[in-house]
Amino acid sequence: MIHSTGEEMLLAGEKLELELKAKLFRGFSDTSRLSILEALRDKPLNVGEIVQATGLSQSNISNHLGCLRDCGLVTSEQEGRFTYYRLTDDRIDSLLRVAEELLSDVAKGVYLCTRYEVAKGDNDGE
Amino acid sequence: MIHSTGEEMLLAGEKLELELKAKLFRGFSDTSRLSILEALRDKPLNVGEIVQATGLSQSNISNHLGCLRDCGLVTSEQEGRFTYYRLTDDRIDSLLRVAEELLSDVAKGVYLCTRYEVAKGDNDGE
DNA sequence: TTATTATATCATTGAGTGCTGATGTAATGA
DNA sequence: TCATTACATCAGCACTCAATGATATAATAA
Repeated sequence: MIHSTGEEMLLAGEKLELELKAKLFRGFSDTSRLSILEALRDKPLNVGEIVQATGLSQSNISNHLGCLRDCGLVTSEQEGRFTYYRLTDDRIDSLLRVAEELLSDVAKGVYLCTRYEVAKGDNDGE
Repeated sequence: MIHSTGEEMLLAGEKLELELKAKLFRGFSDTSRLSILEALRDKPLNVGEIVQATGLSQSNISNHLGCLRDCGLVTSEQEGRFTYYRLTDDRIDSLLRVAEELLSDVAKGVYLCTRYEVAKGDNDGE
């Protein structure tokens, strides 16, 4: 069987959507980006405030913010010499909420998963 | 200001939850794993059927399935010499659905985001 | 038993990517 | 003007991790 029905092969559009979806999730799959998004759930913040909230370095945050902005997850707005960032869409909050619900049940499995270690962040050291 | 109020520092539990959440999203952030999860949305499949559905190699799929199982996103069940995999929770489907909705609006941004290229999968070649 | 099918595991390799430190730039204040 | 603040950008390093190919295991068939 070399080609069979073709039913199971992905169409070009489906493949593209798959890649977009993976890229979207990748925005949430890093502790630094995730902590930025979490910080912005409450209210818009400027970069300095995000530094305060996360404990990450300024350049690191700027890099991640650039990615999150490119990916359409956050938008920026100049105010004097401050740049305020906010989540672009309420469904980002929804996504995080569903993830939290899911996590509350499969947390044990995720906790035990050692195949892909999460990068050890410096989020509580100073 | 060296320590300030402490209000903005993450508690240990919050940090752990952050890492778990990032790890959860990481399960969805790879095109191979995502296509496996997508294939399982309809119905349980054995490994051979997943190979058919995704076009990925057997060892690659087995590796990803091991990760997804460890992370609690899929469960396996032996039937003779076949191993059937299924999604563990309906909220995985919900998460994918919310992501699709979100994507339909921010797709342009995600598409243009070139900071983190998604791994080019061999999903339509043979 | 031996052969075959179905799946899992492992080492290796190569590409991706997060973090830092330095520098650039733009806005405000003195 | 010069200094300072707020943020962005970039190069380089170190680490992670996805994919492959080979091998191992387990179940069935002959």
